[in-house]
Amino acid sequence: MAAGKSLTRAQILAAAAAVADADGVEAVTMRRVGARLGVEAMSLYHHVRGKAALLDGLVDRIVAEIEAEIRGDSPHATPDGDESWRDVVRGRSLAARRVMLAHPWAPGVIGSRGGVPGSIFGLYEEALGAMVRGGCSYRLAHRAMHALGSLLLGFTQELFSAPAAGTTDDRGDEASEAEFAAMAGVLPYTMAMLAAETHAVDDPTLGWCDSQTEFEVTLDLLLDGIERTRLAEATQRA
Amino acid sequence: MAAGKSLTRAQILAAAAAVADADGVEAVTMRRVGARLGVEAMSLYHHVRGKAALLDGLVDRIVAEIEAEIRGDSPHATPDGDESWRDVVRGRSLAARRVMLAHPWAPGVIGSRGGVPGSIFGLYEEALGAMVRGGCSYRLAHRAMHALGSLLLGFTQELFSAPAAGTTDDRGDEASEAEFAAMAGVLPYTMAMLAAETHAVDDPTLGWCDSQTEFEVTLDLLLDGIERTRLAEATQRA
DNA sequence: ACCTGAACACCGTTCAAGT
DNA sequence: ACCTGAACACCGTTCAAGT
Repeated sequence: MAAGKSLTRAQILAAAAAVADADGVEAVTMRRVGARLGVEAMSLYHHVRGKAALLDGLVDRIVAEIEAEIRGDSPHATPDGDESWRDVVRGRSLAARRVMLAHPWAPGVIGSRGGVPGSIFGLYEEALGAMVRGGCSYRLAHRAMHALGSLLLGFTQELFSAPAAGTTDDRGDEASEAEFAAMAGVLPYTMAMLAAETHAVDDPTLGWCDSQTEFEVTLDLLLDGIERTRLAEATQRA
Repeated sequence: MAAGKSLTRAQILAAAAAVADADGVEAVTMRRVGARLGVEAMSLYHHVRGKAALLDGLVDRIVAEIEAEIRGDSPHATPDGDESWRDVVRGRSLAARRVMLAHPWAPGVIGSRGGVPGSIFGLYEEALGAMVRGGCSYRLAHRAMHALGSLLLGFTQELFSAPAAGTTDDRGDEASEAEFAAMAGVLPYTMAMLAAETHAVDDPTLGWCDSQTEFEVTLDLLLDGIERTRLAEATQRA
């Protein structure tokens, strides 16, 4: 680096993504990312807590890219237009897939972080809103998020398994009321789903997603569809 | 290590799996695996080509464990009994999931290897056989493998994307005829599916799986099921 | 044949030091 | 405040050497 303003967190994440695109995740190294910016590895530590934080940032970048991809699909539309919930959800799933294909390392690093990135709740919120306005119950919408999450990332990705641990562990549980209110403003459907689904479960704090049940529901959804196709093929042959 | 026979590849893989179970994949280190066996890191290289081969071996171990789990489900039964294709496929999917949950690092390392492990074709073969005997077309059975693979591992896992590169790159293409015949003996349904599905596609050698199409088919299978559930809920309310 | 120690080129990260 | 160089404890892997 010679002229130019000083290093930036966004620059660092962009450089890391470029390294991953070019040479794979295993090439994303503090020294290598620094080199790409003409800077010593240690300089990165002034803008990023460490390698783990850098990878978290990479995940957030992917989420942002999916959001941009969605805007690109229908620049002026908001999901509360005349689109069916199905078109909204389908379009978003395909957009997510496009971004993943452009960055084949993305599913791996998303899976490697533990917990859902907090930045992803905006995407859920929009899909959720479209489904609920389209006549789906919160239970069904919830189910759909699990099913689509499994399709994109594999069932390993435990959706909703506590929002990434870090929002609430600063102070005690006192602050969570204010945070809850704040989230309700930004993520109304998500909060409503939480409220609707939580009280039906024994332990409301954690594990309110029974992932075994969700897995079997998705599995049966697929098996139902396959069996239906088989029957259609059979009657068509007859 | 003191008395006892000399080091074994199986022992090394078992130790590596134990390290991963206890401390995560990132702890699977030549030095650490060696230490668990009371042996220097360099000793491992006499039984394993390197770290990459060790991880490949770990994947094969997982596949073997899934097979064992399936045998545990119904010790004496072979899939050509009176079970429906659906029960066979469902049971196998749940068995695979159980093993993955027991080794949370498994999906990550499977995804990190590029290509499907050759050892997995036995599992496909049994599921495929049950489906075809149960009245499914090869196309539908093929589709089902993609859908279930996505559920278990995420769409990233490109099923059937050339059997792991290593079976055929020893010699030229001459040997592949003999190998093909050998595989037809062991994997009749798999080979039949390949034959049935291949000629319908432009490029028969590679990419005969159009993964974009497969993704959309699975996506629509899920969306169909969700919409059907929504309608059922709606009429039930009325 | 199998195992070892020293060595090399890399990691992430700390810390005292520079500007 | 931001960047740096040296240093530390780790990696995977090579190689010459032991038995």
